[in-house]
Amino acid sequence: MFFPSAGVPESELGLRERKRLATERTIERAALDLAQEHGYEGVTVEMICESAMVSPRTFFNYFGSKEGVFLGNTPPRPTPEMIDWFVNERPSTTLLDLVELFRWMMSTRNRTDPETMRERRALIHSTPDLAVREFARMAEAETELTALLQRRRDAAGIEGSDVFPDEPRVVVLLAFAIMHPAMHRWLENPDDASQETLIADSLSMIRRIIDEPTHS
Amino acid sequence: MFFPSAGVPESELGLRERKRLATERTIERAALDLAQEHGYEGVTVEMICESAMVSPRTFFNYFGSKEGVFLGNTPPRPTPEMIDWFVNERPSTTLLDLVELFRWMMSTRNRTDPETMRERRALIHSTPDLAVREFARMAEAETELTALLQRRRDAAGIEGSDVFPDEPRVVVLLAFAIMHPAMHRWLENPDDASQETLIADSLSMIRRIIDEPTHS
DNA sequence: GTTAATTATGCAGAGACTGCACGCTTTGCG
DNA sequence: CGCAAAGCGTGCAGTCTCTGCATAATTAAC
Repeated sequence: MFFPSAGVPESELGLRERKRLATERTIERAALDLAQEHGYEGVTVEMICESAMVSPRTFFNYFGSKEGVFLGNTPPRPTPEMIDWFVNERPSTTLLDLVELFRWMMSTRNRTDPETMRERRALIHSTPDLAVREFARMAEAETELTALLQRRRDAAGIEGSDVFPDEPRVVVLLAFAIMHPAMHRWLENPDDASQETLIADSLSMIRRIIDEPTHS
Repeated sequence: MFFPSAGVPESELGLRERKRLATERTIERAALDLAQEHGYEGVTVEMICESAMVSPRTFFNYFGSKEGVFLGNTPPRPTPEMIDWFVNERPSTTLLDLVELFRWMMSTRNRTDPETMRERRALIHSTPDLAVREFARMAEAETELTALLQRRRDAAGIEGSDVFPDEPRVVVLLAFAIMHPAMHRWLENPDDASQETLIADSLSMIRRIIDEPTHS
């Protein structure tokens, strides 16, 4: 299974697009630098704009909110073809497919360079306010995937749908639980092991936890 | 296992406390009514205050933020005794204890009457902005519980701590996945079955999903 | 009844964010 | 090249959430 990772090379972009990318990155850098110095709360949009030499209005045109510049632009939504593939072409064995889809949505985030990404993650995780927002984004993705699973289930005409009406959501939560340690370790040590291995480890760990003896 | 469910009966409260509760409820009602009419975005704090006949400053003294009045006050944190009990007195079998603790934190929310609670839930779920915040609260609870588990593990001196450094978080995610369908069904139909049964059902469903054949 | 703690309120102001209008740059096309 | 259309950057005015501070009123405690 292969999902494409991104679009047009930057070199063959129009002048307009290139300028846009440049100011976007300038603003991001200014924001990140200032936040590392003063903390998230200690930075105002005005400060960022002064440092990046753009007007506040322009800032909001680019990022929509103060948090936006720190969280990065929203991860790509699954394409219609992928949705179709996922809903119609697969057997009803859901969990690992979902993990796969999830992984794609998380990894193809954006075209920011790795160093900036790392700084950003550090900032987010050390700022409760931002961490909460990051989580909210995860929740959005979660909701979206839940809807997708529901559609697949409807398409396949699974029998017990009325007995376990919220099975899709649980599957998503589980997929998330599986992804979490794998992604975590992978971010810390990209060459440590293949993602497949990490996921397999994670899965066996979860099996062990679930099968733990249940002391009355 | 038994956790106390609430505090002092309202009748034997000082005048000051009773007044405070009264205005709190007045503001809540005003907010809820206005939001049902105009939607969350369509309501300003000023409108709520006018309707409840308090000053905006008082509103923020009570709820701290506009969302606060719609989400309800934060669920009670676990008491120090409970934390101690959880960290030190229990064997290392974690999952079901955690579910129990989780259930307590969710159920003892507040002393608002059920009808208001229902309206509030409806509003939250039909307002993306509020739904996100609700999720954020869950995330906070999750973080807190993760830290608790970590402490328990340190106290017990579990061996494989460095092999599975983020097992605590995964356990919390799993507990959450277990709680989710149970809580959902329980909110819809409180007398349908005991919470224990619901949780057992949920657990078996999760086992089934995890043990699903993994096609290639 | 006097003193101390709580509470309600007004006020001033910071800071995030939006709609609108205007001028400049890039683009596409003949 | 020249010209029109589209897109972009900007200033401005204004709304709204939220905070610190000072002050007056209320309740509690002795």
